[in-house]
Amino acid sequence: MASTLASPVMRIATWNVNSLKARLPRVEEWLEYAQPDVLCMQETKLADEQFPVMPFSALGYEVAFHGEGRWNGVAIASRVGIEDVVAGFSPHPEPEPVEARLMSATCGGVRVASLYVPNGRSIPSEHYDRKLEWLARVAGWVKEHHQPTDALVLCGDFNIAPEDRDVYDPKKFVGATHVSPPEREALAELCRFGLIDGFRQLYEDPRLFTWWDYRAGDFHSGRGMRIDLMLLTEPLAKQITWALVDRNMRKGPKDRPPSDHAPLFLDLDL
DNA sequence: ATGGTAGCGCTGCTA
Repeated sequence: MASTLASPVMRIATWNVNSLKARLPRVEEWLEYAQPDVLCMQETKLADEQFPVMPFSALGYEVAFHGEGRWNGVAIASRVGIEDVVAGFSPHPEPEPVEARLMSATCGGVRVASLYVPNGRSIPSEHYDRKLEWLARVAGWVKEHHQPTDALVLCGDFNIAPEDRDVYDPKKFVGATHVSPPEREALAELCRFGLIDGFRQLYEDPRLFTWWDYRAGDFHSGRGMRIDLMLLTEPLAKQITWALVDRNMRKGPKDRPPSDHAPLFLDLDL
């Protein structure tokens, strides 16, 4: 309803909240001061009937959510409308159960997807194989339903560090997931379609991380990875005016604990 | 080399 009076800038954000139930106070706090128009969330860890619609509504956001309960779960909150919501890869039933890792909707004229790529755990493993299969399915889904000239943005926790400058110490990741050539090739496939890493387009520096392990004081020691990405088609990427990882959200007291991911947002001058 | 923490939910799994 705000769309007719909206400023020409659209602020789109992505945040792996690591349980929306546990993180709701921080998400509300962040919406109030960061004022994103669209927020894609991952790892909500909520069944659909548990989703806290009211707190978002009170802040002026409509929500669409796709959860399964204990694990995974993605959602989109928007104050510029949310239409044509699709949970998963297709509006049609899947032949077998599929984890809740993808949903898409049109918000203020932009097709927005919220993705939570499987972690992969280790190499080799069945989990890693499933990660690569899921990424291949994403590429197929992008090509089947979209054109490079569309206004499309994929937001989410990709669980891939695109380059060595996106991890704190490449030597520590030899043979590990998140940096392997097949995973990075899956990202490259999306880029060949015409998607652009919006944050990296603005900032060239290494160590611009979005995730830090909870353990061993990794955040305060600067041991992180840049694995939360926003991939935009060229017409949108050309409109980016600035972008930020809000590391303040990675800090917090025990009674209002942080996610292990910080929110990432960018502004589009549409 | 290992373990370190957090969330869910109650035992161990996932990250």
